[in-house]
Formats: sequence, structure tokens, C-alpha cells
Amino acid sequence: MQRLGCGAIDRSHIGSHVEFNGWVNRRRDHGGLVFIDLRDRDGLTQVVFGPEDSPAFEEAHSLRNEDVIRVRGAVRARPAGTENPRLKTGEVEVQALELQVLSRSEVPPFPVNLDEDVDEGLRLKYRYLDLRRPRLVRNLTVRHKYLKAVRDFFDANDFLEIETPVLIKPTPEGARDYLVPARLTRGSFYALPQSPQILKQLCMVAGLGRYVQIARCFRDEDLRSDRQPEFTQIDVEMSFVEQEDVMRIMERMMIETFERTLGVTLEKPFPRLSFGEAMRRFGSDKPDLRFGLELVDAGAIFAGTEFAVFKSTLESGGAVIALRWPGGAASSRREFDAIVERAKEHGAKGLVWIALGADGVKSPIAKFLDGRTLMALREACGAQSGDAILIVADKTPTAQGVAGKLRLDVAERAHLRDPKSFAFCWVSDFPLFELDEETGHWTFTHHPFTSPAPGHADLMESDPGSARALHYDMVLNGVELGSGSIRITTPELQQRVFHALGMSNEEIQERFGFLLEAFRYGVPPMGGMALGVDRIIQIMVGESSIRDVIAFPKNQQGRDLMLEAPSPVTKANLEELGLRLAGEQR
RNA sequence: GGCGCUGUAGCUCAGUUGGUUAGAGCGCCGCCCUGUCACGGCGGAGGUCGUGGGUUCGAGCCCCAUCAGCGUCGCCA
Repeated sequence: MQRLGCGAIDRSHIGSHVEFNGWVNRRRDHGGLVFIDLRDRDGLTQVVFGPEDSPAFEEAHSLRNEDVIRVRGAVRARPAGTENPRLKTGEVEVQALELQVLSRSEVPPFPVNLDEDVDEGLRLKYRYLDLRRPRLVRNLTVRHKYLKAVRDFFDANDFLEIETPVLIKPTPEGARDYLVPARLTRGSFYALPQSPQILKQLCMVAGLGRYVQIARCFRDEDLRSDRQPEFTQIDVEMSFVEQEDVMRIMERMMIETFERTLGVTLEKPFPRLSFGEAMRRFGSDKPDLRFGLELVDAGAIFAGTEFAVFKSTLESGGAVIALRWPGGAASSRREFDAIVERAKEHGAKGLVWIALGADGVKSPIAKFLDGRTLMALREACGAQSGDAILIVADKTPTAQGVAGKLRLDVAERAHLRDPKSFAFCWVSDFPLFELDEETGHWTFTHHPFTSPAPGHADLMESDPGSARALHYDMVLNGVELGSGSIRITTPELQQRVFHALGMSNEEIQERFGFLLEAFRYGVPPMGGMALGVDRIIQIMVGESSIRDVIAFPKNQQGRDLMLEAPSPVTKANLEELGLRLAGEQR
């Protein structure tokens, strides 16, 4: 007897005897006839129990949602007129001859057989029930297929999948580490990797050539809808390559894996922007290219303006940046107030709006807008009657950043962010360092192993802010999927970068001595990249939260509501590790 | 750590200016029903209104505190 999945039967099975195992999705009990929709991962199959099938028929009355049953019976065509076109298996049904109840279910805490929004805390507590629902099954299936395609791609391109350890060494830079006390070395701690960065570089020193890993990474920072404390990266490193080589193979990988997973054909090559261009045109280092609405430098247009804010901004070398809001002119005063408020949340001091209504132009600064200025603005923004124009004035980076965020706001309002389209791009030529506002110290944009661009090494000391890096990001729909870089491979240069970051020789030796030592034994030029799997899948399936593409995610407090982790440990546990909780008596 | 939204039946929600006995749909329980597929019909059970305090003759509703979930800023090499 054939054992089949509930989504698997069709007309070709008519007449055959089959066995099904699954969960009762729904019972429709007509007294003299009982219908059961049987569910498993694949889908639904209708099972029919009639009085002639007794004793199965008798027991069928007692079935309840989520009971686990085994049914043996015959596949037959449904009577003409009773087919269900909404069901994949809707042309056929199973006439039950034998019924075995394998497990009874209590009434579940939320409906499993409806695609209804349920409180997420409840879903997470009973994740095993949530995972029975088709939406999450689909997400996990896409994830599986995608990772399979990724592995196949790298296998076909001569990469070795290598597992690196999860218990490694703390790295005080960057994100907060998860620490694990070392029982055998009291007072010392392992850290969980924020990424296998150094290990994969050492794989290159080892001569392994092309490394890939579907790597779990850990960062002890606050959670967001797109951030979990543990997450998965496609981690890649290659020897004897330049930036172009890495970008090409990663781009090819995305094109092939999207094709294989979703059957979509991505446009190639991916557009490329420099960091500076991305900031100028889109006000973001991860531009959403699903729509236009490029930023407009309106400095020249307002060169002679009497409007004090614009005037003083321009005189002090700042920027006046304009942005088209499609259809924005129809907005109410309240909606304009809201967008001004958004601009302030984004860090602007204020926002000027101009409504290009059919019945005339409205704006808080209308009296400063002569016909020529308006015409020039309209032209530069590509705005039409019915649109609005938003203008931000500030120091250039601030104005760009604010305008970039407003660009996303207005795109959202105008429904231009189509979740079904995939707009990739590359952003490169990042600054090597950025200034930490709090400490006033230079810190790395990517990570401290990133090579300066050719000819930029000396800028590290003379003008750190203007040094560029061999660093590239892959961006999809305004989301940074991941970063890569060409690595530093000379101990001297690496040392200079550490110095530029304010590290002493002792610190360098203590933290990264092993790496510098490794570089003394013959190190190939190398570069690589890491891409966030969870975000890729999230965009592929159009979910608004990364949690919906992870089987067992943590909530905003970093807790697993199902396992109730983290949890306290016993005094004996602590003692064995040589730990005592602060504030606790001896 | 800051800010915002939410918390009423198992689930999703409604609940008027503070006023008698807190409602609906689904689910659940019982009975009936041979072609349903959100089956249908009849009947029924089910509520510390997140928690604590306060104001008031009277609080689901107002005030304060607190807990939880989500979003967001900080944070995220």
C-alpha cells in the first residue's frame, strides 16, 4: 500500500489503495456521512467516511481538530459537481476503509486551520502549532530550497563548505559578544562569533582557497523586526581575488539561486553605485531602487533666496535638498504636519513643503517662491501638478540622510515599494573609517581587516575621514543584505589600521597577535562577503518580520517563549563555573 | 535606557458622556443531519475587563504605578 502526502494525490491515483497520516484540519459531520480534511506539510486531502465503512465511520464522529490519524482507503474521483477547485487535491477524495487514531489533541489555544492574525506572543509560546500553518510551512520551505540552491552553487564553483567553531575568542570591538564561561579555565570566557571573519581568513592562510559556510552568528544587541540575536549568514571567502571577482561571483550566485528558488529572473548586471553617489542620489548607503524619486540638490535654485533658513544653510556650506512626493498635493494640512514631524524624527530641524495643487501652489514659504524658482524646482524634481515637493536644508550629510528617509516615507505613502519586485544593487567605495560621535574616535565602517583602496593607505594617518576602502555592499529593496571587502594581508598595514583606531601595540598583540603571526607565514590576497539569509528569505516571501522565516525565533526581549529561555541556573551551576551573581551574598 | 501603540470569553474584536445583568463572530460542549468543503439546524457552557493602587455614590471606561506583546530611537565590527 502506497503512503502518500496529503497534498500529493490527484486523478492519477484514482483506484489505488493508499495510506495517509496527518492532522485533522477540519471535520464536517453530516451524521450519515463524515468529511475530514486531513493535513500534513504538503497540503490537504478530503477523506470521506460513510456508514458502509463502519467501524471507521463510527469513530470518525469523535475526531476533533488536530487529532493525529492514519487512514487507509481508496482514492476515487469526487462525484460530479462536488469538486473543490480551491484545493490542489480537490478533484479526488479518499474513501476511508480503516481509521486509526494515533493521538488526540486538546483544543488548541489558537485556530491552526485559519490564516487569522494571532497575538505573536501566543504564536511563539506554541510555535509548534504556529508551524503547522501553511504560511510558515511555505517560508521554511523557501528557506530550505534557497539554502540548497546556495550550497549547490558554491559546490559547483569549487568552494569548500567548512564549519568553524562556535566557541571562540571575545572581540571587544563591534557588537556586544555573547560570553560563555570556561569551566576548565576559571575566570575566562569564550565568546560566540559575531561572524566567522577571522577564522575564514585563516582558512585562506591555510590554502583552502574558496570557503563557504552557512554560518550562525551571534550579537548581543537589542532586537528589531529585522534583527535576531542569532542569525544566519552565507559566509564566503576567496583567495587570489580582487573586489571585482568577489562581486561577480556573488552576483551570479544571487541570480542563480533566485531563479532556482522562485523561478524569477533578476536583471543583470546589478546596478552599481559609489557610496558618495548613493548618498547624493538617494540619501542612503542602501538605496531602494524599486522606484525613482531621486534627491535634487536645489542649492543653485535657491542661490539668491531671501528665505532665511535656506540662505544661511547655503552660506555656511550646507545643502538644500528637494524631493518629489507623488500625489502629495492632495494631502491634508494634518498629513503635511505629520510628514514634517517625520522629518524631525529623522533628525531634521524642519521641513518645507510645497503642494502643487491644481488650484494653485500652497506652501508655508509661498511668499519666497517666485515663478522662476517654482518652475526650476518642478523641472528638477520631475514634479507634476498634483505632486508635492519636500525640501530639507542642513549640513550636507544630515540633509541627505533626512531626505533619504523621507524618500522612503513618501514612497510608502504612494505605494511605490512593491514587495513583489526585487531591485538589487551594489554600493562600493565606502569610507574606511567613520567618526564615532560619542567618543570622537575613528572607528571602522566595515571591520578592521578591510583593505584601504589603492593609494589611500597613507590617508589613514593624514586624513582618516577621506580614506576609501575596498568594501562593497549588496543591497536589495533598500535592505543591506551583506557586506564584503578585500582584506589586509600585510602585518604592517594591518598594524597601521589598528593604530589608526587608537589601539596600542600591547592590545593589538593580545587581541590579534595570532592573526598577525599567521600573516608572516605566507598569506594569499583574499576577499569575501557575508549575506544575511534571514533577510533574503524575508524579502523573498514578503514577510514584515524576520521572525516569520525562522523556525524558533526569540521575542523582542530576546526570550524564547516556548522554551522559556533564558532561565536562572542553580547555585551549583554557578559554583562549578566559578561565578557569583552581583549583589549576592557569599 | 527613551518614546509610541496594544492588552475585554479559548481566538479575533466591539463596548456610547463614568450608570442596571459586559456583547458579537469564530471556536468549544450536547442533540439532529448522506455530498460537504468557512457544511447546515436546534440548544448550551464560558469573563479576576493584564496586575496593583487611586478618584468617585458608582470604573472595562478617568488618574498613577507596574507587567507583558509589538513598533521605534539609542545600540547593531
